Amino acid sequence: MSGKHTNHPLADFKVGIDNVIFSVDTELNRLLVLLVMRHEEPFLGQWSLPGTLVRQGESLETASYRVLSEKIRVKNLYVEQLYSFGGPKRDPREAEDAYNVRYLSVSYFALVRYAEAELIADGVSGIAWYPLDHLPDLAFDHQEILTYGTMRLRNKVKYSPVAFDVLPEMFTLSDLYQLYITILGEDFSDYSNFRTRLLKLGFLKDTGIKTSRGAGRPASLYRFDAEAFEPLKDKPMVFV
Amino acid sequence: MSGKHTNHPLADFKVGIDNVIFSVDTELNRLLVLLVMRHEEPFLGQWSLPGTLVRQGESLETASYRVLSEKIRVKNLYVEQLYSFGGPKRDPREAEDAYNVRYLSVSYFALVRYAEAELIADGVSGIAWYPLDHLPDLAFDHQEILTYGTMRLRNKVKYSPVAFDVLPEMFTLSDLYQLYITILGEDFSDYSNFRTRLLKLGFLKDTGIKTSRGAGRPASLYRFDAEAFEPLKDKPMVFV
DNA sequence: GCAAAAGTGTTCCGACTACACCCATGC
DNA sequence: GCATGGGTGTAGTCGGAACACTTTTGC
Repeated sequence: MSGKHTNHPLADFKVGIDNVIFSVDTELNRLLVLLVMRHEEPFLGQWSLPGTLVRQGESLETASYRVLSEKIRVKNLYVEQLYSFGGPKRDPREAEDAYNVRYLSVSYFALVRYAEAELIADGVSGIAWYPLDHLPDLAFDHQEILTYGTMRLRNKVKYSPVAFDVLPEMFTLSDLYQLYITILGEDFSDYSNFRTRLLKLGFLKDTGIKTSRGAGRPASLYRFDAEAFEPLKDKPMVFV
Repeated sequence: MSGKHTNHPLADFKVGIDNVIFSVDTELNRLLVLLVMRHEEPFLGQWSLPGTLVRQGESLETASYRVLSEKIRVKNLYVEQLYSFGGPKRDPREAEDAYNVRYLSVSYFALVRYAEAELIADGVSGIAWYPLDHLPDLAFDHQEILTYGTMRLRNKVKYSPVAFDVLPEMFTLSDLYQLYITILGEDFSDYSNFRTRLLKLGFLKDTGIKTSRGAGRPASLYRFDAEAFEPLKDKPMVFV
């Protein structure tokens, strides 16, 4: 950001943040993203990622958290910055705006637990979990942002224990297996090898509690043991 | 980026881009980053990452490329977006500025070949490669950005063939090995295993040309074969 | 010849694959 | 009983780690 004195005028920006908030419905094995209905122009009445414009004195992270907490109440939460989209013409307000202001969006990637995430319905506002394979048309370039977020999710899930931020606190090993299938698609390790590998890593604690879902032998509920994971944190690790 | 009508005033931004441009001196086995001397306030006379403010109608990528091409002439080039830093108080101009403008920096990560990169000395302007382990004080929060870039470099180098964007077009296998050592530190695979693994992957072509550097048996020069790598592109791969 | 650097080969062992098989439940 | 899903075991194979050894140069 040096910037020589030139006669090229600088662009003026408003900065927005957009959250790509993922969750998983363990019952139906569906990957979900949180969308909100827009109540103003542009794109009035269209679905979009929950976002906001950054206020004076507010950091990007704070802004991201502000929208998120306006929309849902969560107990656990994983957040990281995703990508910045800032090309000209990405927001129709640019054209309308007399001052020729640009709009840059810093996107954030978040994971929450479906069962624990309580949507805040503040009156009329549309807000809903949408399965990734049945999305409506999205406002702005939010489809692109979402695509980028999905890529990140698929990558993260392979090498870091983020799966446990979307699963309920206690889960069966087939819940975990199904989760990987819903995120990554059918073809990776078979169940019994997946199972053995994950257990050998040593950070899944068997609670002893059994759960029965219809027919079949009841499954043990496991819990992610953060302390046991701690020493492995920086080691490369493959969950797939 | 929805944004209800509130009485919270929005922040106005200038957007800058900052490039973290890495290279490697194969002779001396040093990891280098490109720095430029600032010729204006703030931080006049201090070293900083080469950056600029985004102009009207200009995309982020274009701005990033603009500064880069003002500073060096390169043949090859690897670029990707790194991270966005946009908190309040990260730029002293904020305080001085009557309009209370914020400065957000989108950083870009780039790799170039040292031998082929020709620095453009436009008169007085200080510009230099600095070894990562002998850095001067940097302007703004550029130290933080650089640290983030270094992290990215270390990660990328393990899983993607970016090493060949910093090495000369033809290189010996110990050049490659040394490169990994300078980037990652001493302790990974031993040379002979590293060698066998890399060759087995099949995208390193022996040119047949031998090169002798002082004592010892002359080494074969290899070349990265992009076509042979193509089919492996999306497969997970470990270079360490 | 000797040191230095490049390059090859070999042995060992752990991990991953692909199964076959056993267990506990609902109906 | 049998279907259904959970859970265990094993034999074969592949690949990495460690290290000994050979080759070709400079001096």
